[in-house]
Amino acid sequence: MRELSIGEVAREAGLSTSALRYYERAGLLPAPPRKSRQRRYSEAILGRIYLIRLALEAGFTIGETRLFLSGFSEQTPPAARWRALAARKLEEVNALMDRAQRMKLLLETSFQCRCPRLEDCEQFLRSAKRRQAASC
Amino acid sequence: MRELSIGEVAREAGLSTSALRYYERAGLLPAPPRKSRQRRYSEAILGRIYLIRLALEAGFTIGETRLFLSGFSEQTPPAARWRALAARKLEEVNALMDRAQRMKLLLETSFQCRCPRLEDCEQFLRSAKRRQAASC
DNA sequence: CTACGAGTTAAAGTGCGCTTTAAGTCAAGG
DNA sequence: CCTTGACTTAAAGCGCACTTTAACTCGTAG
Repeated sequence: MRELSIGEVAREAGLSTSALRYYERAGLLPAPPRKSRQRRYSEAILGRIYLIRLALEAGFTIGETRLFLSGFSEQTPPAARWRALAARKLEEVNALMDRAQRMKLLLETSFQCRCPRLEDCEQFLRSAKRRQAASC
Repeated sequence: MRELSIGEVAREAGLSTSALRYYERAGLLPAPPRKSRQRRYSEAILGRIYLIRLALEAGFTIGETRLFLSGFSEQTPPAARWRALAARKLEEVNALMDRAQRMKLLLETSFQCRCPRLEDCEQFLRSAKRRQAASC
């Protein structure tokens, strides 16, 4: 397997080198072996980075992503913690989708509004409140 | 109409007084008249605050929310800018929903995975990639 | 030998949406 | 008169996910 420098990994993964070092410090990436102080990665690291980006872009924090990864690289106790996190996070993601939905509605309804001040637009406030009630 | 102190407004709106002052500095709230240096709001401010929270909770930044509000309290030029913002923001919100969807899938698929390392789970990576392709 | 480019570190900086702090102002009540 | 409590300000602090900076260590090419 080809050995990659941090710059090569960064290029392939579409990240900056500083982000990779940051992930390492944060415990998301293993500290790879060095050749005269410089990190040498195996190509396998790209899979892990892909997973990290997937989690981060999906809205996980660094700490949650660490747990997410550890939930699968260790055996029993992390898996349980991971399940707890996943369940909690699933609720969060539902809230996020509600929010996005509300925002969409906000945008679309306001597009139709011709009132001088939106806060006086009955139609708008009605639909905003309807949505909010549904999500609370 | 009843006059409200900043503390009363905060209580009614469910915000902190510091947040209200912050909104004022940020141009989201008008600077209200003072009675011996202290802000006196009319109840009408609550409608505006409701609108601000709606926008912020929906994911608008402070600057976007300012534009959102000004798009309706002024006449012609802000409305046009607001429409541009709204269109752009609608794309963002679609991306957000995709992200939330991916995250949901991430959580649900990983629940089923029994692999020691998730990054080696073919099934997981396949479904993650399928989703990603759909959104990119 | 020198210069270059890529890598290294610890520490400080960034932007956002607030919060906290420190030091002061003011009206009402005892 | 003095205290209490709600308000005022400017400025600093916070958490997150990084980025930037400054000073350095290498291996390689000319």
